[in-house]
Amino acid sequence: MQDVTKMVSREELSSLLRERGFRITPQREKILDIFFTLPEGEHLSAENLQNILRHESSDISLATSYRTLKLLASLGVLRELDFAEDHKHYELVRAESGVQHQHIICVECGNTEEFTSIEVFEAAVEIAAKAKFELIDTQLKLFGRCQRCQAQ
Amino acid sequence: MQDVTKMVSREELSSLLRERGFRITPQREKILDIFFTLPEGEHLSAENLQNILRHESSDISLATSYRTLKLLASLGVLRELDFAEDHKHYELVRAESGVQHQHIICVECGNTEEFTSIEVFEAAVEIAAKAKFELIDTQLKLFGRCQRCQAQ
DNA sequence: ATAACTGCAAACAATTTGCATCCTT
DNA sequence: AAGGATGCAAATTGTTTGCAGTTAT
Repeated sequence: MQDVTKMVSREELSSLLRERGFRITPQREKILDIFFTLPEGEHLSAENLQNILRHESSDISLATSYRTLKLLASLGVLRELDFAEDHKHYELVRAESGVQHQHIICVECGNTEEFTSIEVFEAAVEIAAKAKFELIDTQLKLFGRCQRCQAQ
Repeated sequence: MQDVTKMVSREELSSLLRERGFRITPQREKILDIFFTLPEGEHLSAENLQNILRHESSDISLATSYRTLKLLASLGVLRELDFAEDHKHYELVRAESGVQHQHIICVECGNTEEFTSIEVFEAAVEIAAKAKFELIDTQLKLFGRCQRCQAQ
């Protein structure tokens, strides 16, 4: 099951890359693999990714990680997220549909939870149409204080 | 009209600061003033702010600008926004209500437009309640390609 | 063979911080 | 007077880039 997912995506990746004259390298495959074996909803920063790679003794340079993350994001394979922090996070784009999950973030402890909302997505589609934008991604962030932090 | 708004906010600022043991300094007042005289919906980065200050020959150091922006944001006076860029933007929080305006951003030319959506805000309130979060701010970003960029 | 890709280290840009001095309270 | 605030410059952090050597096509 997981393997099937991976294979499909591997193929997709290959064609996506080839189409635009990019090459398929072990580094790029490895990094994609990591995102595929990640629990749904998890997102990684460049540094998170480096740590995982280090653990698996896959030595990919930080520069290549950054370049690959940017490349995969530009291909629409990864979604680039930024929370209130100082660095970006990336996660796999799973749905074709466009109904991506969104994040609710505790400003105090920094924890995030995910949710999806069809209403928000529908509102987004309508707003984009009105503004004559071709919608690519919808990112909703709710900032607040989680239950634990409210209780101090 | 504009003056009234300013006076109220000045007072609010004073009490907000005093309440928490912060001091009222000319720099802080000046920076708040700039945000008040900004057209609604405009947002400034630290560098934007520096440029405006320089124009008015108010010499406030960059460090103080950063410190003030962070402080005012933590007090809920400013809203901290981050687009896909590498630096943060700040804008005045005008409504008490919580129905803040949102942004639609062109990934190609970087231009942003604003909109408000009650549906999105209502969805946010509901989701936060379900997650038992105390909602502080709702930020929706729509990424897409604007009409001009679609036409190349 | 020929680009594209990688790794390294140096370069950058945005933001933060230590410290001496200054100014609200 | 006392402690927070400022300005300056140095330090950090996250990310990008130039370049020489490597590798996919």
